[in-house]
Amino acid sequence: MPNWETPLNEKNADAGADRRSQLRDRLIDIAQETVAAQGLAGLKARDLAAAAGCALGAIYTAFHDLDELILRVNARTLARLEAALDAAFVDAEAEQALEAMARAYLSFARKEEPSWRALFEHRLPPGAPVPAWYADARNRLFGRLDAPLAQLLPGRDATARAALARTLFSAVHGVVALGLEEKIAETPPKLLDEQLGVLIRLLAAGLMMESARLI
Amino acid sequence: MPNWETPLNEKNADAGADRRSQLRDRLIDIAQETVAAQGLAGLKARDLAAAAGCALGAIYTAFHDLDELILRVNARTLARLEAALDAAFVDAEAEQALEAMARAYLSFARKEEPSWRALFEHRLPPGAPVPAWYADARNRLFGRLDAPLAQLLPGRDATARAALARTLFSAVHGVVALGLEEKIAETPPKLLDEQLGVLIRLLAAGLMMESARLI
DNA sequence: AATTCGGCATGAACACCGTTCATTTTCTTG
DNA sequence: CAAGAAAATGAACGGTGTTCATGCCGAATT
Repeated sequence: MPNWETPLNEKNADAGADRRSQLRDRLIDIAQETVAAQGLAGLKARDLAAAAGCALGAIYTAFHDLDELILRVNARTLARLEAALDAAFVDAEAEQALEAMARAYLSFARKEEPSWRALFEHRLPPGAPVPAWYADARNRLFGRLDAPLAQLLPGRDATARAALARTLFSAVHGVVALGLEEKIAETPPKLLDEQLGVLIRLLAAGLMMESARLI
Repeated sequence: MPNWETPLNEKNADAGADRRSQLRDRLIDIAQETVAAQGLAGLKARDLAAAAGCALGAIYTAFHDLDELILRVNARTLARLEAALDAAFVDAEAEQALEAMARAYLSFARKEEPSWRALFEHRLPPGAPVPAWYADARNRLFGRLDAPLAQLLPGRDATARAALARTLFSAVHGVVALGLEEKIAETPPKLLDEQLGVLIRLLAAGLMMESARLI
């Protein structure tokens, strides 16, 4: 039954681990597509096994939990989000770079809304610690804001910049998250674009003032 | 069996509707306590029925869904949040009023974290429209910011102020939400307090500039 | 006052979920 | 080639929200 693409010339030592890692990747691929199309709630163990052509129990030989699988899917979403932010990064004025990244964040959230929502909807069971590799991926996001902030506030040290980056990112996220919530007759796209512009303008003005104060 | 506090002198016409509304209130009370203690995930139909001393099916004579019950619980949380914001409202300088309300929001989220989280964690099934009474309660929240904004930006009309209020609220919400997420070794309370202060200072500075530009 | 009747509370049953584990199958190894 | 180890399998388990045939109770009628 598990006749999928038998690796003919693979009689090497640990073929089992290889097949397992193949299964892992395949499951992550399918789960990613499912989440992208139907959101976190659409991810069911039985459907996943059927789509992967493996047994239900096989999922649990590749992952300890569905939670672990979801974290892997979310890690890929984070990577795509990072790439989108990097692509939007313009090396020009700091304020323009910040605005470009904010708009890229909104654009990504719109284009991949179910996957993006999954980043924040998913909660692991109480008491379970967030894996370090996932927390790292999350924190890497904020780092994207560091360069523009360093340009705007040369006097600040790295830790202060990191905190500020987190704050600005959170503020933008809040506007995007509440703006995209219940899009039925709530915050039409154009208005949300404007709101984001207003936020950036206000924050940038505040940053300018801050920078002037410190010089 | 349903011997709970039989209303002796109530031989009025429609005693059935009265009993049903009593049950409704009781279920909301208990659900509210459960959500406050254990979060949305801790709300189970069977436990709820047991705690209310009614049959499992009785829940569905009082509410169509558990979703409907959750919306009622969330509406009460929104009311408490409104009260907390009103209590923090100081009639002094607009900037101080905005900061006081932002801090009140953070304080409420900390003090009633599971209930507050439930406001944003809960999603009703796709296609189900948000009841008008709930959307109203949500939008009333933003209205709390209108008075300070009117003071800061006298030139703006009401709809522009409403949009701005929503934006500012969303930004504060974002900082609070991401700040309280995974509090394990992440954003210690003092740092979060500072972050919120920074956000308010930046936004207020931007608003001052905006106001100066329009005069 | 006895009897019928309508409507509502009841909780066993249903459909579905994530997860487990005895069993079977497969592969490696002596 | 046989014997053993390792891994995949899917029926079964415990849990979820929701339903619905049943029986009960109270009100209306004769």
